[in-house]
Amino acid sequence: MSPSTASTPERIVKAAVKLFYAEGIRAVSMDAVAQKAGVTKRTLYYHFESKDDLVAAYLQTRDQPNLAFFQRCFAGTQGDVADKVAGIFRELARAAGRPGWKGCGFLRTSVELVNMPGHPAMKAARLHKRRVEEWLDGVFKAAGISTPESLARQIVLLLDGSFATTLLHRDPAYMEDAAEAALTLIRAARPPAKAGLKPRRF
Amino acid sequence: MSPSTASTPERIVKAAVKLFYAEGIRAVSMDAVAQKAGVTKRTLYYHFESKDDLVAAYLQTRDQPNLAFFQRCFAGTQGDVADKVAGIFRELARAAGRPGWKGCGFLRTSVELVNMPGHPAMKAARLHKRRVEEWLDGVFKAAGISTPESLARQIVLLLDGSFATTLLHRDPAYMEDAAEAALTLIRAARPPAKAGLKPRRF
DNA sequence: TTGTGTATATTCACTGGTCAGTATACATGG
DNA sequence: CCATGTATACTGACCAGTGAATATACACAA
Repeated sequence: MSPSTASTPERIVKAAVKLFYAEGIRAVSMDAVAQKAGVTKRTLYYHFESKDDLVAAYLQTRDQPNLAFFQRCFAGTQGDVADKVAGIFRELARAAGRPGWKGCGFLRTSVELVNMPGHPAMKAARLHKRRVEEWLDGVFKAAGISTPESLARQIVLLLDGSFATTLLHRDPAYMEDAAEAALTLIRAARPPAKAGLKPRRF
Repeated sequence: MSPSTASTPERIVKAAVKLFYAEGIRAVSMDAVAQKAGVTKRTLYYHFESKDDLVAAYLQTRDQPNLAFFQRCFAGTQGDVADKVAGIFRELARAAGRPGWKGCGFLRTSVELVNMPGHPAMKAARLHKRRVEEWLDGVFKAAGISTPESLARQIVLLLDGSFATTLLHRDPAYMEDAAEAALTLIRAARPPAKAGLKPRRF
């Protein structure tokens, strides 16, 4: 775990993750990555075929941790499914207030590579978003909601929208609106439940 | 209106709009803009101080037409406010299916300039989104909805989310989910209306 | 009418810098 | 001696912005 034990490729990817997320793909040169990783550019090119390759590695590295973050927010919030999903947006609002926050790296990368739909990083971005959507779908299915796929897509729209809008205005308040919207949408999608006294807590 | 009568600055901005929207800011060189406008680069720099200047002009040019597009979709759809707003997403879905569609130029530009919050193009992007939000706010106020500002922000989130998600997956189906979500959110925000027989048509 | 000045508009050729990627050589361990 | 890995120094392309000169147009004086 200590930096000295990390292998060279690991250190390179770590440097790439930090720089690409903080400044964007095109804004970061391979020289900059090499320097941040404490390696020569030649060494970098020994371990990664091209910049595109490294960009793909950047997103692939972030896929699991980002999904895990959502899941942690969900699990860590009290209440029913709606509250728990709203909790994701509330945590996102907190994160968006912190200095280094720059929105969603997957979305931002996909914008920079918009004319390269076959780029491995684009595929990684689509895969990540689909994984989030599928996780939400599972959550809603488990909660007995009648239209889980559609609801999952609606929540994904709110997620991506709050990333984009919050990044533009640099105002986490939009995340709170997204939380409210999520609550409304999920409550509206309640199952034709056997009208219990209270919505079941999940 | 014929190309020959357009002034040189007009032709330059038109070329910039096409190229910047189609390929992004950083991907388009000033040489490319000059060539597309049928002008020397030196002429281009005679009329625009810098690339940043031209990028700002690009977004300022698109502000009014884009808003007008939303308003046209709204006005052109039958039904109550909810239906009319949903009509925007339906029209957007049609547009997203067309070949040259590349999402929202304001959002994409703001992503490319994420580390230059004071950039004039960033200001133009924020202004545009705020104008859309304020227009929606007015629409909801006029419809007697009780929480117009909050609802307007929620719809903006769905708009930006559907731009981002549809661009990533290149699948206009997400726009339809956004339309559904908008319907749900607006209907849920109904006024504590004096329970008329039918929701008033606006 | 003609000449001259001045502001606008345009051109060609160039600079200084950046960047992705490479040629070549050197080291080190099995 | 060969595979793996690292370093120095380079190439070729691109790109934002510029220098210097030129063309056009109109104003106004002789």
